[in-house]
Formats: sequence, structure tokens, C-alpha cells
Amino acid sequence: MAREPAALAATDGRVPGRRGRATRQRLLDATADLLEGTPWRSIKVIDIARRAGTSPATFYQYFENVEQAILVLAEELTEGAGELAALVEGNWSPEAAWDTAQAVVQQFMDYWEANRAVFRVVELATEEGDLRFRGLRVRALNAVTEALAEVVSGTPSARSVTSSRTRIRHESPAGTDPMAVAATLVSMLAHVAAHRYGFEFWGIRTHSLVESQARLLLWAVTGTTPPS
Amino acid sequence: MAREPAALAATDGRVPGRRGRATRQRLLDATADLLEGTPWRSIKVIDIARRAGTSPATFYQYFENVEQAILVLAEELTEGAGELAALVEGNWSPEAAWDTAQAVVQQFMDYWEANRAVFRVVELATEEGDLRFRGLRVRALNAVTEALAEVVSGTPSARSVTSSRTRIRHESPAGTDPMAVAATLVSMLAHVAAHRYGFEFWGIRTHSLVESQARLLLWAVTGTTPPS
DNA sequence: CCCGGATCTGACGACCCGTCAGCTCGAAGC
DNA sequence: GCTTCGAGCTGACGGGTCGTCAGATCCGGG
Repeated sequence: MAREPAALAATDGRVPGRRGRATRQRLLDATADLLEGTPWRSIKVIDIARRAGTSPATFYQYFENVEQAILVLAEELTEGAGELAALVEGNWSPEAAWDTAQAVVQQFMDYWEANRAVFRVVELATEEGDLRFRGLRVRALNAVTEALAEVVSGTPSARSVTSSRTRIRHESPAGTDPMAVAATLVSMLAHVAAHRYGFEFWGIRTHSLVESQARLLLWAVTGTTPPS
Repeated sequence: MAREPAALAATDGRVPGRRGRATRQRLLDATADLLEGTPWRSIKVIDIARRAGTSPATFYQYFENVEQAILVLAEELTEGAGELAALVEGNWSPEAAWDTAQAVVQQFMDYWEANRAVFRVVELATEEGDLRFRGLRVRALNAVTEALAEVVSGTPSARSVTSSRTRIRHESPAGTDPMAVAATLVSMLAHVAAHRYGFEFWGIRTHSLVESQARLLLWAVTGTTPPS
């Protein structure tokens, strides 16, 4: 599955050379810039072209439409997700669990923050029923969700020591279907991260949000409350 | 604050008569219909006008743009929220808490479901930074969030009996700032409700989602797990 | 039956879309 | 340094929506 070449191919099927790739990249950069400060549905091809110092017709040589250009930008999201999943699969032993929970929440919010503009579009497009964005969203969050499901389904103390390959269904504090629990938790993380500034404006400090999310996460995984 | 008349006023400031109001309503109905099956940003004034059997110019006599028409539709959301808040403030005594938690989650999802199309727009527009929609969203969810915050901040057993006016800060299981905890929980509810079909497609049953959310909610409020 | 205000609409300039055919550019070969 | 040729770029166009008038139409009261 050679996705990279396919993604790079111009709309007429030819593979661009050096100059073409540079132009394509300028168009992508311009798109990313505009994304920071504009509702994406009102980003016009002509705006992107102007900012990239080229013409609309050139844009159409590399992308079908604005949406597809953003999709290319969003592909990068899937990279950071793996890192996050690794963190989730970290140490949930009684001594370390609280730190792990906090770190997961913090890193999730950082991850979201670093890609805020793009994430926003992914959310919007997914909710509007766009299947390509939905697929991308699944790919980006699925790694985290599945890691979380696995952690949730294992007995906390046992999991941190033994291999989790033994898929014995333990009763987790938060429910019986680990994927449902994980999906619920990821929903919480995603939505809070997305609305973080709204909450802040509303007088709720980000620090408090991290804490309450971490507590819920900790409890869902280990059934315990933080020390002290 | 006479908001209703202001909302009804035509764009030129005059208050419409009987015929005018009927036309306005036809335009609103047409908008609601289109909303069900179309990404809202691609709903054209001309579509609404055609479906309402009138002309675009007439549309502009009653609404500034499509957005504002949808905003009027969304005003109705705030009605259902009060009901939900009342349910949240219900009985959290040890015997009833689990039932209450489940009922809250279920009703939240029903509420969302009943207004899915409109809620979707509210979410999208809010995330795009539209202040009018954000305000409306706050109004719709704030009642629930504050009710939840109050329930969370009170000692569960005491709260169900005494007045919660005594605002003593109890340590709640899920965190120290009740509003942060409530906001986190409402985020969870909203996001899961919004992505319900996505999860279902992904093999996660709605029933399981209700359960895991209810468990988290129960724990955040009472610090307990459901009976049996 | 007529009148006046409420309501509606045809028509218009402005703008963006997406697509050609044809032009420009740059580097490889001599 | 010059020519050549194909990759890459763009001007210009038909098609469509937007938002706004001025004027036509409707309707109830006199």
C-alpha cells in the first residue's frame, strides 16, 4: 500500500518533480497558516493560492479541494498518537498509577494543544459525516483507546507485572466492556481538551480539569483514589 | 429583556404581521428539514427559499443569514436542559444513587438524540469560535453542569436530605473543584452522545456506554460502585 | 371599490468555483 | 551559451450563490 506516492501525486496522476513538490508544500503551509485563524469552511482556494504566491488553478493541480489539503495536514496527527498509547501502557502499579494517570491526561492535552487547529477540523468534519476524516480520527485516537481498553481490562496490579496477552476478563471498576470504558474516557479527554479555553473563560482552571480527569482515569483503571 | 420580539423582528426592524410570521415559520421549518441531512455549511439560502416556496430575498427579510436562522432553531434546546438539571438534582441517597446515575446518563443521551441535528451545529459553530452559539451552548449545558457541581460538592448522603444551600466544601471523590469535575463529566456525556453512532459502528454497544458513563458519574458523586 | 402599508420578488453586481488551452520556465544535452 | 522539451503555471471563462435594491403584488379596512 504505497500511500505516500498516491498522496503526493498531482490530480492528473503525474508525480511532481522538485519544483512541483516545493509548490505543493507552499500550498500546504499556506493552508496551515490560514487554518489557525479561520473557520475552515470559509477558507477559500483563492486565499490559499494568494498566500502561497500562486494561482487557484495551481492549487487544483495538487489537491481536489481545500478539504483534501487539510486531510494531508491531518495525516501527521497519527504520529503523535503512538507515543501517547505507549504512555498509557505504562506503569499502573499502586505506587506509580497516580503519576501515570496525571501524565496521560497532561500529555493528551499537550498533544491536542500542539495540533489544535487541525484537530478542530477533524472533529468538525467527522461530526459532519465525512468518512475520510472519520477514518483518520479513528486511526489517531484508536491507538490510545485500545491501549486504554487493555489496561482497563487487566487487573491493575497483575497487569503491571505479567503480560497482558492473557485476555482474561476482569471486572473493571468502571464497567464490564473495556472498550466502552476506554471510549468513554477518551471522549472525556478529547472533549475537555477541545473546550479547554471555553472552560478557562468560564472560570475553570486547566489544572483542575487535569486533576479531575486524572482522578476519573485512575479510578476507572485501578479502582483507587490518589494518595494523600 | 424582551428577547422574543427582537428575535421575531425582521431585518429592517419592523415586526411582521400574521402573513409574515407564517412565512418566517415556513423558512424555519425548511431550514430544520435541510439540517437533518446536510452539512450545515453547505446549506444555501437558495435551498431554504426553494423548499419554503419563496425567494431568497424573502429569506433575507427575516434572517441575516443561514447561521442566524439555525440559531433561532437552537434556542429551543435550552428548554430541555432545565428538565435534565432537575433530574441531576434528584435522589443521590445510597439506595437510589445508582438508578439516578443511570437515569441521568440515559436522559442526557435521549435529549441529545432528540436534537441531534441542531446540537451538531451548535458544537461545530462553538468550536469554530462563534460567540452566539457558544453562549447558547453554555446556557443549554450550564444548568446541567451547575446542578452536577452542586451535587458533587455536597456530601452525598447529607445532600439528599438537607438543603444544599450550606455551601461547605466537601472533598469529592473526583477532585477538589466541583465545577471542574462537573465540566469533565458533562464533557464526557456530550462527547459520547455526539459520537454514539461512531462508537456503535465501531462495535461498542450504546448500552455499554451508558453503563460505563453511569459508573463514572456515580463514583464522581458518591465515591461508590453500583450494587451487586 | 379604492387605498396604503405589509409582503414578496426579479434582477443585478460582486465574488468564488473548477477547468481548460496555452504560455513560461528551467535544466539537460550539445 | 544556446536550443529544446516537458513539467509546471496561469489567464480567462461559464456556472453558481450571495446579498440588495426598487418596484410589483397582496390584503384588510374604509
